[in-house]
Amino acid sequence: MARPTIFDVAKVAGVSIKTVSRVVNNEPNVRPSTRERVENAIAVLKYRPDQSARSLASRHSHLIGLIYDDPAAYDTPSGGYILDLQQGALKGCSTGLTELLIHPCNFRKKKVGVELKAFIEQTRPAGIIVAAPLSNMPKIIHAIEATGTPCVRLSPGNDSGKRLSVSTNDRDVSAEMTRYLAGLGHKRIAFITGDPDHKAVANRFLGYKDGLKESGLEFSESLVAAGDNSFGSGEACAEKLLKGKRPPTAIFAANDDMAAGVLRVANRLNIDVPGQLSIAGFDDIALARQVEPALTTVRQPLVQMAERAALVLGKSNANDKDSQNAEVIPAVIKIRESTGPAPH
Amino acid sequence: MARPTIFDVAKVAGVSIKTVSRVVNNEPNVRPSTRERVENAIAVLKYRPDQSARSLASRHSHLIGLIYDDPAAYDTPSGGYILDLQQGALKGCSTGLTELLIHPCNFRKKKVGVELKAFIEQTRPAGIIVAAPLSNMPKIIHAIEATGTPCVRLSPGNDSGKRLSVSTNDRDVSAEMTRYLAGLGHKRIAFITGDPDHKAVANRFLGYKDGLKESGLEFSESLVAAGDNSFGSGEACAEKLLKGKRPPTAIFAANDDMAAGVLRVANRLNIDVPGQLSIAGFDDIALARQVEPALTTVRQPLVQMAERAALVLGKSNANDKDSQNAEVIPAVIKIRESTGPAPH
DNA sequence: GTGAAAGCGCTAACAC
DNA sequence: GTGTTAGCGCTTTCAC
Repeated sequence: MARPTIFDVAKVAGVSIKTVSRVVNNEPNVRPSTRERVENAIAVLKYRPDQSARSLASRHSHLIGLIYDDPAAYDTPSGGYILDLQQGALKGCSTGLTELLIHPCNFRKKKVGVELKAFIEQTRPAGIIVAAPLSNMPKIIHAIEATGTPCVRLSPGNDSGKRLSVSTNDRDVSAEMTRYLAGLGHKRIAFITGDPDHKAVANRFLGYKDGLKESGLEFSESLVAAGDNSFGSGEACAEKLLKGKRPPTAIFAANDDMAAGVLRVANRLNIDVPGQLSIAGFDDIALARQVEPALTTVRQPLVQMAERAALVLGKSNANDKDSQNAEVIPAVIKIRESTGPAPH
Repeated sequence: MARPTIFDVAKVAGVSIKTVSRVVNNEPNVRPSTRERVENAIAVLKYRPDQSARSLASRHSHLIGLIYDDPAAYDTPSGGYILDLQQGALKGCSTGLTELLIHPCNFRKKKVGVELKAFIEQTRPAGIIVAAPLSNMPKIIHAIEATGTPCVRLSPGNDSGKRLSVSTNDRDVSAEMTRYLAGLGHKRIAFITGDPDHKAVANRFLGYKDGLKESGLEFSESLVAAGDNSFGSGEACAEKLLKGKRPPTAIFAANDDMAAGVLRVANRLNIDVPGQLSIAGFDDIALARQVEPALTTVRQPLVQMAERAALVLGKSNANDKDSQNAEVIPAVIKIRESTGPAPH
């Protein structure tokens, strides 16, 4: 009646517990016929290895920790980012037979490092996925590395050599978006920068500059406004940009929440979108499709990125050299209704 | 250099490991002076109990599993519900020294039960929090109960006696909202029902009927439309309701996503809100504050509900009789801009 | 290919 | 109040 253990399986299959262990862990050196006997016994007894025992003996669990900036610490605009992150990680976990532990953390606190270490040392996860912008913060990364736990960084902003990471081509695709806008005839293309703590987002600004240059357009500080990734900051920047003496005919925001803020302001100001003003965002969160007109944006492959990360960590050889260190999954431009030809 | 174990602490403190264990677990029968010595040793060595070892010996982990309907299985509108759920559970966990495992599951699948059992048996969580609508599905609840793991249901819809649950007063507060609308002079108040699988949501419909009766208004089938909790279904129901021969002057939707859908349709149809049409929702997700005009809605205390659940499970005595079985945390009406006096 | 024995770091049951 | 002794169910190491 009690839950079957590895001993019960061994007895039924007529082998030693070590052989059962080999079968369960897909290790080599088991004769196919033996393997089959063991698998039958497992099926008959409905045996499931106890993860606690496994973790204790092997010194790491089958848990993967997902760490991201705590939305409760500030005013969370849409949450789409986090949900995508989780969805991807969950997908990777289910393929890899691991479970997902979520651990938002507030990097603004002094003790984050200590708190993070406590989390990792107590749960001993098989690996950690760190989302941006935490992925580009030394104090976070160092705290994780101090525990010796494998870690994959998402969009760390710069490919610092040997650490594992999964990113998208923020800079290139931002340049592409800018060229697309220029191709529509826009001469005055503004940019709203995002959270300065977020390096990958900063790369989008660099891409914007690249795109301008490639399109033969001059960069001008007067066409740049500093946001912080929030809807509200998008509104504020839009007001500033649109009420200037020579307003832009297109605004490219470093993320969708801010782009949605711009749209809201345009509506309030009775500016036709995309007739008088084109608006482009970045991320393709659910909100981008819910506003009207739907936002032209860059589809960031966040779900796939997180999935890859979980998959890499799920393999026990996450520390090995075999896997590529810094993976890049390209983003794609989604043209919807908020962009159009420049007005005369 | 290796991580300190309970033996190291015992040696430094000059006591047995059992005493260290007592201190760590806040058990009684330790002299204050001894306790202090042990605590010092713990601090000096930076000792942290290994949860795997604890779990193995005590037969349950310090993990809490949060189970909810998989948003990836259908078109997720806002995600606000899930984020609130997680935020509350996380809050309860941090107080109780447990960590949160998330496990969305798709109840539409035949094998959910088996899959759920596998999840629980492998991770041996200290407790499970089941969100609605899974919390009112027998096959889900039975699968969990079969594992013997303590479980708190969120908004199960009916207080089925002895099981642990945390709910809100869906029915009463819906009646209150209906009375509020009637008090504004509305005679034709329509209702959009939600996901039929979701019992707590069904209670809102009952509350609507109660409110009608209490306000001396006649219930009419022609003023009811069947949605499924999604934004899109809200739009469809609104079209149906608004394009009828005698359209309502107020629409009360069983959740905010549908209410937002109604608002979208009203905008498209150039119907002034709240001048010509009042709209009320339920849940108070972030979206309710982001749309324009901001939605009058019912603030469901989801964060607190999930927090309570995690707290109850975090205490080892979750199975004891001492704690109240079915807790109710009342919801509150939030009047914003989408409701107003009935037109003539 | 397979197995025996020795832990992993803790809690539980009971002795003192 | 405190300590002793067995496990919990696995993986590891190493022998065969």
